[in-house]
Formats: sequence, structure tokens, C-alpha cells
Amino acid sequence: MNKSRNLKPETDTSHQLDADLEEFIGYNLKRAYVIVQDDFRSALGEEGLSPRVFSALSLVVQFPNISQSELARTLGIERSGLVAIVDELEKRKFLVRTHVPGDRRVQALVPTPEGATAYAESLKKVRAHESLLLGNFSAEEKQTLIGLLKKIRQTKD
Amino acid sequence: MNKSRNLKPETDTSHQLDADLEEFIGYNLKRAYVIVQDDFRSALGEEGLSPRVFSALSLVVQFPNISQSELARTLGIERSGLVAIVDELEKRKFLVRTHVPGDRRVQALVPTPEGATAYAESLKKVRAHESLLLGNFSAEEKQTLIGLLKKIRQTKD
DNA sequence: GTAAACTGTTTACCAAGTTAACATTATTCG
DNA sequence: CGAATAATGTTAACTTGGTAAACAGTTTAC
Repeated sequence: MNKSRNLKPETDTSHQLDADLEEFIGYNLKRAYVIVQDDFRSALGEEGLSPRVFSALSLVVQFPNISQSELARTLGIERSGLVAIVDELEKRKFLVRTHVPGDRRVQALVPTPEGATAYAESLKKVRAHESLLLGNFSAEEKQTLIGLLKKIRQTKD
Repeated sequence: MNKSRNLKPETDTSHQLDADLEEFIGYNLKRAYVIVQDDFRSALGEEGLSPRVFSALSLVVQFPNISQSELARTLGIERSGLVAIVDELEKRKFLVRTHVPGDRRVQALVPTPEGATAYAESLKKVRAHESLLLGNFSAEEKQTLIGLLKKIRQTKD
């Protein structure tokens, strides 16, 4: 049974078509995520921001004086994990940690002018990357996809 | 401007609503991916298969005698990265590496009976996890989502 | 028959996170 | 008030899931 077919399995390309795996949201999410992330990185280049650093900078620019705790919460990661991200942004002079008058525990994150322009430039590149990568998507398809992905997030609120 | 608003940034929950970030497929993909993966793990438990090991076992059960190279290619990872996955499945006695007559380089992967039943049980759990997690999704929405995710993959073929 | 290519593997590495503990500071509330 | 509790930022140790490079053995191409 199927002997000849399996003698040279590397030439059998039918796997993608009917694998059980392909019915799962999780598997398809992961495969898509890897592709988009890889394309993001190559679009922003060796010295460019990584996805997570871009995300953090985005929120800092858009919501100046955000605290690290709030930023971590918004990004859905631990406070401890955010430290390295903020360290990198601070080292690149894209933000500064500042003490707020009311509470000496919190470090409010303030974007520098360089940070704001770096964000604006990265934003252009990220938009270009997504619209190029998703060139065969209609505007409706993109919105549908985003809506469905957000809906997954809503299940865990 | 906005002084009082930013004094206590941790109480400002408007960030999720209008952040630039929310318009990006990549960011939404990542957030959704993390949720689904976490739910997968807690559904299959401490001793259960991880997503990647489940995926590998799935293909081995469905396509017995698949080679490691072909399996890696199908999963979209490097051959070297697959070794640990196959090692784990072999240690758990869910598959065996067998030499094929025609080519002494390849290790054909053959599921054991235990592997087949473990896969069947895991498959049930994974299906239950997805249908519970995506309880507020209609069948059409699920199919639309999978179709759009697959479409992302097609852009890089 | 030699060069090129493929297979499985090891090793070293990296990215992105987690958990636990800690010092410092704020808040709650008997 | 003062003591317990909680929040903030941070470090350290660890885990997960990969990659890249090199290798030995084997096969294929020319």
C-alpha cells in the first residue's frame, strides 16, 4: 500500500494540500506570523528596529509619559521583559526615562525628537512592508483579517 | 496640555483603542498567536505535546515514512532544528527512525501504535481547545480567517 | 571518477520571553 | 500613626524555539 509513493518522500509535494494541520487556526497563525515577522525584519534592515522595539517606541511616541508598567501591560508582556526594550531605546537616544513628580517609583518614558523622527521613518517602512507583502489583499480583506485577529484577543479580556 | 491625564498613566486605558499599532497586521498577528499558543499549551497540559511537537507528530502519522528533511521543509524550519523535535518523539516512543532501503542517508520516520493513539488523543484536545477558545466565532469566520492566513503564506512561495 | 549536492547531526549562538527575588516607594486601613 | 500590603523598576537564572556553520556519510551529475 502506497509503497512506491513513500520510497522517495522528498519528492512528494502533496503534503501541504491535505494535512490535518492545515485546518487549525493555531498552525496557520504561526506560519503567517513567521512570514510577516521575517518580512518586517528584512524591510527595516540590520540596523532597523525589531518588531517589539518598534511597537514600544510607537506607544511611547503616541502616549508620552507612559510608565513602563503601563507599557508592558499594553504590549502584553512582563515588566521585567520590557526593561531590555526600553534600555535599547534609551541607548539609541530615542527616549529618556524621567521621574514623575507625584510618584518616585515610576519612570515616565518620554520620546526624544530623534525618537519621534526615527519612529516616523520606521512607520513609513513598516507600512510599505505590509502593503507590499499583502499586495494581493484587498482593503476589505485586510480589514477583515485585522477584525478577526482582534476578536481572538477579545476572547481573553 | 493633558497634564492631569498623564500624571497617572496607569489609569488611562484608552491606549488599546486608538494606538497606531492596532492598524498593523503584524502586531495583531503576534498578539493573536500568543493567545492561541498559550491556550494550546494549557489545554494539553504539562505533559502534553507542545505545538511544534504536535505538528510534527501529525505529519508523521498522516504521512508515515516521511523523511526528516521533508518534514522540516513542510514545517518551514531547518533540518537541524527538527532533530530535537524528532528526538523527543522518539524518546516518548511515538515514532521510530528507520533506514530506507534505497538511500542510506535518510531516516524515514514511522509512527508507533502508541504514537498514533497519542496523536488521536491530542487531536481531540486540540480541536476542543480551538473550538472553546474560538467559541464566539462562526464557522464562516473561522474559514475566512484560515483562508486569509493561508493567503499570507502564498505570498512567499 | 571526481565534483557537487543532499541527509542527519552537533555545536555554538541568538531572540524573546518567563519567574522569582529584591530595594524602593505608595497606599490601605486597623 | 504605623504596620501590612501593593506597586514600580530592576536583575539574575532559566526556558523555548529557533538559526547558522561545520561535519561525516552517502548519492547524483557530468
